Amino acid sequence: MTSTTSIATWNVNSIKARLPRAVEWLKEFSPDIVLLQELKCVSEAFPLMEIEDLGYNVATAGQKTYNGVAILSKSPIEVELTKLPGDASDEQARYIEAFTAGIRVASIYLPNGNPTRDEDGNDHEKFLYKLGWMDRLNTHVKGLLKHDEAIVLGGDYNLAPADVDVFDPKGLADEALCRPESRARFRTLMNMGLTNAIDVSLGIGSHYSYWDYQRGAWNKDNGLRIDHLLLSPQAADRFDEAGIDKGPRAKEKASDHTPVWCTLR
DNA sequence: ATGGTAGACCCTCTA
Repeated sequence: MTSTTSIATWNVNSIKARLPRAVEWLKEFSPDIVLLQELKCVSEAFPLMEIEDLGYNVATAGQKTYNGVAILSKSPIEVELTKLPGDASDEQARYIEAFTAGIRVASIYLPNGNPTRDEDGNDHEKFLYKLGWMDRLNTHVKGLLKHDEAIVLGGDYNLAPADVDVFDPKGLADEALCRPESRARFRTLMNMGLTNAIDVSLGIGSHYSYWDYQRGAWNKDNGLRIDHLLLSPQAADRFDEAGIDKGPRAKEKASDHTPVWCTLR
């Protein structure tokens, strides 16, 4: 019987390629709930036995080659949604929502959105897809918050909320992760009354969760904060602490993201 | 120096 529930989010960049890293981290940290992104495999190919052997129930929304999200929990999982509402034609596996351990959780893999411009200098379709997806997320979350329940919306938001969250704000100003149109939509989401767990525990600072594989970004600490755990008011009332576990990023065969976690009383 | 790395997978796309 534990007095707190620990929840982590981690973009693993292929669950199959990352399985040894994921298993060792789950054994060491043993979060009660884990939100995974970028499985890069169909649900049938998820390494179910290896994860279940660690004491987790598993719910997945997979896709071949790209995207794919999952929820792991030591408690039973009741899946609510396996895609974000608002566009029936959207085939990308970027959202799964469930009840577990008395909490509504979602694992979110928000579209990257780059490149932002096409060859004519107009908004690229990938950027417009990101903005549309964020609008859909905001609409959905607005409805969720009417339930007055503990909700944790975690994942790779592909969004750096402010310049302090980016190692080179000027150089990356035109990235979809930093563009004002993206940040405005994220602010709309936060202004619904959500709490960013890392803001509360670590305050304003360069608390990165992602470092590019290229140009020695990890060794130079050229990172971005784009992975977030957002809490509804009822979850924030139970907030205990949060952190970023940089350990997995330093290892061989690492994901380019590292886990972000929080605990609720 | 217009680069570089990683993963899936069939060769180029996504990040």
